[in-house]
Amino acid sequence: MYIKMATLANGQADNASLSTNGLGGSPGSAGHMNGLSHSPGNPSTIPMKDHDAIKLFIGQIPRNLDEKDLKPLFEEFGKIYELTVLKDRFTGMHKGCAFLTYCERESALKAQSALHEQKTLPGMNRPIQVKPADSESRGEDRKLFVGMLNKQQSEDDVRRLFEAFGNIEECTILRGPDGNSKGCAFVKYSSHAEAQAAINALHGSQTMPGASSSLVVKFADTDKERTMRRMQQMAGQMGMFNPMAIPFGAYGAYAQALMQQQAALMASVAQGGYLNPMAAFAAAQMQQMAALNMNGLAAAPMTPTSGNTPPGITAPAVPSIPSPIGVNGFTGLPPQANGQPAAEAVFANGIHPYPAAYPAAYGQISQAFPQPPPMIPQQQREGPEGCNLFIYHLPQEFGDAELMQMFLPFGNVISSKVFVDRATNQSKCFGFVSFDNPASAQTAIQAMNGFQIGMKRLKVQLKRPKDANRPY
DNA sequence: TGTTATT
Repeated sequence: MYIKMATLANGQADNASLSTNGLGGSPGSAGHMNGLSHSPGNPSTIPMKDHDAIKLFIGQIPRNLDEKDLKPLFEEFGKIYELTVLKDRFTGMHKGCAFLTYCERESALKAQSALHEQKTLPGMNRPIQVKPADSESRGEDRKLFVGMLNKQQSEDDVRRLFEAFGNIEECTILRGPDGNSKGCAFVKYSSHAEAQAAINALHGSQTMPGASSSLVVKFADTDKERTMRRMQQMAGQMGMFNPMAIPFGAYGAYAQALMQQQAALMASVAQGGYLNPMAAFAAAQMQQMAALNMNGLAAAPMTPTSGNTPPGITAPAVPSIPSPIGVNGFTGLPPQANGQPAAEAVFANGIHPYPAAYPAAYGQISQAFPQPPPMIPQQQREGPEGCNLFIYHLPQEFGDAELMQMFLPFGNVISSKVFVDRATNQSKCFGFVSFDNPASAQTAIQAMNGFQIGMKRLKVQLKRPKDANRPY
């Protein structure tokens, strides 16, 4: 349809551009009259555009070209109603693209077919883009996001994969600045039904060579979703991702509520005889401490905040978990900590290492929680070199949160990630923890490497840098 | 040994 219309429009272009100003292309007649019977004799000096005019997006424009430079290039396809180079809102910097509206729909179609991907402007390494602006598509319900592509696959490859399900209006591989595929693409069909058919047939249908999971085919993010995504990324960069790490910040009350909640959970679970992962861990920790005759001081990574605070309880000690978790009758407390008010075990980083250390948690947990701020999912973040740990032989039950809990006592954990098998959702029993400084990482290694949990001993090492290929 | 990426 597009091609046919464009062809017809081409034939009419001279005539049309001379004789009409949009009146011939009124909505009612546009469907079948396009290009065939522009009624002549309605000239106007006021710039007017067709009601069905198309706003075009023009991409890959050299940044040294402004509106007046671009005008001649596009004018040859028809009378221009509006041409605006996109500029950065704050810096005013040329963004390398523009919006262009012709007075007539036909001019836009003609320009698109003549120019889109057809030539490359000086200084650009990719061809010019001329296509209807996203704002024109009205609802992104025909556009698909395609993920888990092979990075070698081209636009044509993707087209071939999708063409059986409908008319593809647009197909774009997402690429980084270097031009390398990001392994995903957008495919836009003429209709929602076509897009849906492609999803039904292709999503999960195959796994591309080199991809870590099967093909993803879904509707592309809406503007709103895209905005949300951006906000999340920003929040992550600003370090707002983890309420536990900022107990005295804006979310202090919420963090504390979380801790109380968790403490309550642990208490009730312990009473029920089932050990949640943290309780199990705590039990194992105590057992180990007993075996090594640690008194909680030797490896203490952090110092008390004040002189009258009891000397550092070694990180993972959990003084006040109610105690069916004791192993072999060992109830848990190093001598120095035994009998001390647990709530005073505040560490240098301001974090109570374990929520169970809050006496307040027992008995008055049911008070209303403050309105929680929206929980922003933690994004994986690598710390600087020397701050990232690789941890192997984690208990099967450990998730990101438990992993973080386990390492929080050694410093500021900026990220924790347990790898999960995508098919089964089972932990692969290894993960990463990142601190914001190397000393915390070293302390954590000293304290936790070889640490026994159940039948296994944790392996805690610096994460292998990306370039180093050899295993340990 | 940081997996999935949204013009």
